[in-house]
Amino acid sequence: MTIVSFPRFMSSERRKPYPFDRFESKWQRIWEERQEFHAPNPGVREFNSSKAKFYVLDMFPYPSGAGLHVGHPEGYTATDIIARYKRMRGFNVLHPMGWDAFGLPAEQYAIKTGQHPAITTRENVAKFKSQLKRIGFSYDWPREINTTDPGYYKWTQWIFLQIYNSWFNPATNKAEPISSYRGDNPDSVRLAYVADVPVNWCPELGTVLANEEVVDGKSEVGGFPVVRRPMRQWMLRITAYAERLIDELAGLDWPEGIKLLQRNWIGKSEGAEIDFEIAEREMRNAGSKIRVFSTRPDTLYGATYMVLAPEHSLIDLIVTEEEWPAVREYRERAARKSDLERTELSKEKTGVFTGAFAINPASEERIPIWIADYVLLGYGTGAIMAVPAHDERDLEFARKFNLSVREVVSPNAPVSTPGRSVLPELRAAFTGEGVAINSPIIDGLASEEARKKISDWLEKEGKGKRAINYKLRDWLFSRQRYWGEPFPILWKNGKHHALMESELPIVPPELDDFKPTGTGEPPLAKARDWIRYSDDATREANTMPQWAGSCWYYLRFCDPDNESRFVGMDAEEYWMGGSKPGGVDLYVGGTEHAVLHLLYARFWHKVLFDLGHLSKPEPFQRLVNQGIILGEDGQRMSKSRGNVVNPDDAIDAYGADAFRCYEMFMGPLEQMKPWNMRGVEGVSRFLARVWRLMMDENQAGDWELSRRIQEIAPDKSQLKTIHASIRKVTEDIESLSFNTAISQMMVFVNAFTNAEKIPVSAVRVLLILLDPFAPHISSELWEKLGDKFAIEPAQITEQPWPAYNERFLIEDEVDIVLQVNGKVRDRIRVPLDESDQQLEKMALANARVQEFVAGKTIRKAVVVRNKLVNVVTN
RNA sequence: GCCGAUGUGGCGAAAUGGCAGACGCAACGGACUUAAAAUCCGUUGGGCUUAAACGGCCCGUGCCGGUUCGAGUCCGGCCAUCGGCACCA
Repeated sequence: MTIVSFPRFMSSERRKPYPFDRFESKWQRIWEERQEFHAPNPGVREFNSSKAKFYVLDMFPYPSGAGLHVGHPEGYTATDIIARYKRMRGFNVLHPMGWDAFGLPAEQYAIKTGQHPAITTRENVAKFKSQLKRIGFSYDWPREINTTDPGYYKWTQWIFLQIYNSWFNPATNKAEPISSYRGDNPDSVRLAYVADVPVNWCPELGTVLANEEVVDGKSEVGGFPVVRRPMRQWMLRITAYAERLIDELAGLDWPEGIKLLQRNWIGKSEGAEIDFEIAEREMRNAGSKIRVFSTRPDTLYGATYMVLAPEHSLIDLIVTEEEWPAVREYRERAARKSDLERTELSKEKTGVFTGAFAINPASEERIPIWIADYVLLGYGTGAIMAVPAHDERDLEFARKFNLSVREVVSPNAPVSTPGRSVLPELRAAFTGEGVAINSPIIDGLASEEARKKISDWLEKEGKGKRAINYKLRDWLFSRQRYWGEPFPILWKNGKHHALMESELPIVPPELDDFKPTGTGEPPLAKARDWIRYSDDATREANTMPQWAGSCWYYLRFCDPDNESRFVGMDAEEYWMGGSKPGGVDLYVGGTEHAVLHLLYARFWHKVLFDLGHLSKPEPFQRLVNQGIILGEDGQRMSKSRGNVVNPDDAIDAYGADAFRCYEMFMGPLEQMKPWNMRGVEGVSRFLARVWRLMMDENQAGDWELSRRIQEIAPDKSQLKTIHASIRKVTEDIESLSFNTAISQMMVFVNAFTNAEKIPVSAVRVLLILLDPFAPHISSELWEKLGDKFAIEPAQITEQPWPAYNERFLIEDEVDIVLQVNGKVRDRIRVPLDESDQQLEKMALANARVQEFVAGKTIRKAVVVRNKLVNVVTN
């Protein structure tokens, strides 16, 4: 038996559904050469001041070595559609891109390979940029910025100096130059200050981290353990803005979920600060009091013991002789615990008695003072009044250590037997609102009233005052790393001083060994010549965190080459202007930055606004979070799962336009959704149908404009398709419902696919509608169309967006649904705007309706004009 | 535990309180082709009825209940999945 083998004609080389490979890079080149998408600034000759501005921004990427993944272009495609659409609608559109290139991953990689992070960064940026260009995004590339560029970070350092040289004036509720501060120690109020604080120290990364960078006791980057350790660090006084950061969310068009996330992160609580005297006479004479914060001052009578955080400074003063050994041991154990251990062990309450007592200012009872790590030094005053009857944690602790429990809030209405105790039956703490009991001053009052009255009483007696507390901590702003912006700060005789603006940028020294020292000393300290500034001054060796550069990049995009100012005033006023509180009109990015970048950037923006450098109090007016794209297996993409989709593969096989359209066609932008390569193919088939609608392949295998395209008027049903599509696509783009916009264009194409003659006006509309989504094929077909049917202007990008006419959407006849008791029984076709009476009559006369109402009494008929008639029987 | 989002065919999804499943994927059938690919046309939620076709009936948007002439959509209660926060006094 002979096996004959034939040459395999259809090899693995897939036939392209349409020749996108012949024109996609061509158009990308044309756009680049023409600087098609460069928006001139006010003051430049080409600037058209008659147009309104639209600033549409992506969260600029961190250029990692892995290159672009399919999640990046999801948001980028959405903003690109908006940018192209807005240009066609006559806006001056600012649509920039840049690189957030300082940060830990590049440095970790550099340490591993020995390659300088600057080189890695340059390579990664080049790769990202070429990948983005392949997708045909209409970025204003002349405005490209890179946070590691000295021309950029010069101004990051300058902004730090503005923050350093200001203080927050509570009287005006805004930042002011430090020179306006009348106190004798300006360093105590600066918005940037140095403090010895317990910080999140990550031994593996050799640096401290912000609270926001620590997830479940581990570093967000790398997942290494983080421990608490007191260190001297630069802090930014973001807490001064806590109130405004909450309040001013109100005017922003952000998803409510993200606003809530920020509000919860800032964590505002209203209550009172209450002072408890220490019971021992000698301590009282020393004037020692324990101050606590409580959101429930109405439960003051129920405070049967107190708890201090293990690190609380008063502990040394109050612990009795016999309790010292136990206290010391407990404190040491607590200090050794990492944050991770502290949360993991949180199930079981622990603590020790100090031997000391305090006086409850309301009941004047002697109550014991304990130490426990369920009280945190970092929140409130680091001490609490424990009300076990009305706080679950306190109750758990009281039960474990057999401390007394007194009920002071009754969930029920006021009872006629005051002072009654239901202690024996108390199972769980009642934490809700109720009525005060066992509390002489406030008995019988509803909790809210009780809070008011007891607060008044405390203030009158000088035993406390109303207070507001925030979970938000000041922002730990220094890092012991090499790859970040150096601080523009000098140290002289143990004091910090700002460098002159004229000395900026402060460029980090060239270092061969940029590894973390592991001791907490920054790597820059190894550059002895650089550190030494003069005989009596040294440079600050810490660097800024990754977030610094991204806190203001959206401002630099307005005026990226300005050498005399961080952003020119005219440029800022124009691009960040408008009638809303926020400057950027649309900001699209992932939800992972909800409490990091988006909070930090708002903070910096407000400082710069207060100091008169900016025209708006908020940076981002409208925020949209794109959903995560999952792997084909429905799981999160990760290297270890091996389900990572590389955009290059999809673009190679189906082209950039299909890739863009698929990213948008998958589902709603904000939704999490799985990738499916078959879906890309489907969208690619749609684009091929568009292609073949207008192009025929001749004998020689070349594509030429189809003879079906003719200068004729569309018929009535075609007009309806055209205008319905204009309306739907327009509305859907405005509401970012790109998936349904594409569906409508598919409907459009399906409707024309088999037409013998196709009006040229119809395909013109289609191409314009399609252009924001699939700009390459639209440009190519528009050009081909222009060869035969010339139109001015010749560029599709210069075409105005089409308008729809309601008139073409109205039909002479409509289908009316006939229901009996809500169930569809028939449909009839009637003239438009038939009267209710007539519709009812026709419904009742209908055979199908009669069949179902036979033998029943007709109660009524609900008529919805041009829609339906529902006949109701009993 | 608390807060938030989401639950609709085999899959991605669509639906101002008014014909559930547009559009696409997959599958199946047909046309074209020597054949295949590509393309074009058609069928495709489940069940019942019918010799078959046409037709018809019933059920169906996580579960239970409510409002309404009418509920995927509004209200109340549950369940599940995902995300965030988590001893925050």
